This record gives sequence, structure tokens and C-alpha cells, in this order.
Amino acid sequence: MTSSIFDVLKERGYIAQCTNEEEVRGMLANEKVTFYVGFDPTADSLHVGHFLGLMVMAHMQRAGHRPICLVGGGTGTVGDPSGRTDMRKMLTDADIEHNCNRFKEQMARFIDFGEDKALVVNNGDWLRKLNYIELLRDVGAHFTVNRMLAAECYKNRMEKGLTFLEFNYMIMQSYDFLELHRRYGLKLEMGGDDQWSNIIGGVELTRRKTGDAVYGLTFTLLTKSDGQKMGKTAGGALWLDKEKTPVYDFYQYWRNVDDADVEKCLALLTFLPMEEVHRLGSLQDAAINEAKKILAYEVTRLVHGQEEADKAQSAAEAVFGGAGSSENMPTIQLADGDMGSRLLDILVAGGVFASKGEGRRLIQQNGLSLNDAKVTDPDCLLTEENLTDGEALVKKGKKKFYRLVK
RNA sequence: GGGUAGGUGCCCGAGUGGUUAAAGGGAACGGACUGUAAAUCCGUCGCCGUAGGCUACGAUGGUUCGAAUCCAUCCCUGCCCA
Repeated sequence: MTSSIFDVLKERGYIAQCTNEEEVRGMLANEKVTFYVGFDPTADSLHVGHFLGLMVMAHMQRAGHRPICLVGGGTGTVGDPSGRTDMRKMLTDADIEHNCNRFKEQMARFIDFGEDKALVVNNGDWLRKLNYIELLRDVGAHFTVNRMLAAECYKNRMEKGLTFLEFNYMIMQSYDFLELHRRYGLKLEMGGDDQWSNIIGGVELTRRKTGDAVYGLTFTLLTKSDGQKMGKTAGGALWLDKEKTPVYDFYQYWRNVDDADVEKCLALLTFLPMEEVHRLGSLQDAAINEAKKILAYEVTRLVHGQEEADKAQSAAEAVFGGAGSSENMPTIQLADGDMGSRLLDILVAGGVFASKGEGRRLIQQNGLSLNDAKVTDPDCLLTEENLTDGEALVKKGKKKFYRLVK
């Protein structure tokens, strides 16, 4: 057997670092491998960064391997200092449990948790029971502080201060690997490239404790061509939960990615065949919009399902192309008292503007339209005449649309 | 515990008694240009507002006509010593 999922992952651009490329490649080609990716429950929803990891897991599962989703009920209480300049806010146990449950629901959209096909585990189950002295003797003896301090992930914390609490994160994550190896025969840990230090910690610990060959692999972080992290919006992260990031906004985010990032996103965030990805990625100038539409639709479909993706696409076409249905664009429900009220106040109440000042400014800058006519007066009122069939369309800036419905 | 340097708007960071809603940069937002792209240029970027007012520089008190700026106490962080 020579074909390996490893090659697929590599071709699609997922792989950043690997402990032993040839051995991992061979292992993935010749046996069913149990592997894991960890997710710390720092928020009540997964975001696009996690989605990349889920895509990798999905590819692996399709190739016959068994994924373990580890939610960090234990590590989440400590907080991973990797890539952070400040200590994370401490979460309460109740928060963590709530978040863990949400994660599980969301993961089920991408991973098949059918019989023995995949597992969800919570490292709180074993980490919380650990005895300090035992752990120190058992695990602590295998780590030298010198090596740990040299780890990339602590670099920028050496200046800002790194607490002992967070310093132990690597130990805990390494212990997870060992524990999963013992419980499930785990052979491989995967994670974002920022997890490299933590992952090799686990690989080494497990090797030393058991003598078994185990491996680590990191996947590319989702970054824009200018190096910035992808998936950040004005409102923060791009969430997979539609309550936190509306599907329409989610779709629009991908519809609007930079030309330079289109091919990469198609490869990493969709299951389209690579020939198709290359073809779409090579489109030039205005034609690349075609690729962006497909990207937006596909990613939205994977995350929110076909129906939601259709709605988002339809809403986008209604707004930008004149076709499609406007029904699914963000909607503001008008109250009875709104007729004759100031448009500005209605939009602030509807969340379109964060403050009246912001709205007023936007109007002064010619950034607001009502039914395709520029609004020039900040104090203009919304009247029945503005409505057609009980609806009006408001445009904020160049491409944010809201439907007012009575 | 001792010494020392700090805590400023979304982030970084200037500012050491009035001219400071607070320089500069980044992010973000609006406009022009475009392809729902990028780059560029112009503008905006605490809240309410016609004027004008209100709130804000870790927290709480105080000095002063007037404080982000001075004093006191407290909280937090870095560094050095123990």
C-alpha cells in the first residue's frame, strides 16, 4: 500500500511540521491510526481556527483512521500560554462544562461519531484526579526546565511574565498524549502549528514512558496572505455558531476574502478535488469572483448545512446581483411605534449602529441608503411611504444590507 | 518581604498641573477608484447633541480656581534582591 492520506493532507497544504515524515506517511498508509486533536473550551463556540482542525480530522476519518476529539476540561482551567502575551481569563468550572458540551454538538457536524469511528473525551476526567506528588515523580522527572524554557511557545511570555500555572500547560498536554496512548492506543497527535512545542512534549513523554513509537504533526494556521490571522471580523472571531455569527455574515466573510487567499482556502476548507481547486484558484481578475462564490457556498454548506448555505447565497444574490430572494438577509423587525420615528433611532435599536454618533457620522459620510436613495439627513424619519409591501431596504456602507420588516 | 519601573482610549504608545477627548502608529469604519478583491488617495474613529454638555487615563480618597499629570492608601504587572 503506497497511497497515504498523508500525501493528500500535504497536497492540500495542511501540513506544517511533522516529527518523522516518512514514518508517519507509512503508518497512515498501512494501518488504522488513532489520533487526536485537542480543543480548549475557552468560548462557548468553535471558530474557524478550530474548523481547520476539524477538516483535517474529517479527511483522516474518511481515510479510515479514528479521530479522538479531546476537549480540554482540565487544560482549559489552566490556559495555554502559546502565542499569548497575556494570561487567559480564568474560566469557572461551570463555564467550561457548558463550553465542552457546545463543542461536542458542533463537532458532530463534521465528524462521524458512529460506532467506534470517533471519540470525544474530556481530559478533565483524568487530569483532575491526578496526585501532585505522583505526577511530579512520574512525569515531571522527564522534563527539564531548561528545555521547556527554550520552547518557542514560551518565548514571548518570558518578557511579560509566565506563571507557574501556565508553565504546566505543556506538562498537562503531554500527559494527555500518554493517557490516550494507554487507553486507546493513540499514535498521533495533531494540532495547530502553535502547538508544536506541546505536541513534541507528549511524543517524547510517551516514548520514554512506554518505549512505543508515537508521532506528532501540526497543520498550517489559517492566515491571510499578509500574515494576519484569518477569521477575525469587526465583531471578533468568526464563529461556527450561527447565534454568534449569522450565516449570512459567515458566507459574506468567505465571499470577500483576498484574491491571494482563495486557492488556499478552497484547499483547506472544502473537500473540492484539487484539480478544481487549482482551476478556481488560477482564475484572474473579475473571474475569480466565481471561485469566491464557490468557496463561500461550500464552506457555509459544510458548517451550516445546505439549506442555510442556499439561503445565504440567495440573500447575497438578491443584494448584489438583483436575483435571488431577499428574505434571508439580516432583518430588523419594526415595532408599531416605529412608523414616523427617526430612522437613526430605529437602526441603533436594531443593532445596525453601535451608537447614534456612529450612525450620524456614517450618514454624514454618505454611507447610508434607504431603498437605494442616499440618506442625507441624520434626523430623517421612517414613514409608511418608505415601505413597499411592509418592507424597506437599508444599506450601510458598501455591502451591508438590512431588511426592515413591519 | 526589600528595592525599582510601570498600569493611558480596540491594541501599541506619547503625554508629568490649565492650550488634553488626550500626539503618533496599527486595527476598524465611511467615501473615491474597483471585481462584493487588493493597493492607493481622502475622511472618520468616547457618549449625547444645534450650540454646548457629559464621561474617561488601574481603584478610592485628598491638595488645587483647575489633575491623566501632585499627595495618600489600596489593587495589579515587569525587573533585581531574599
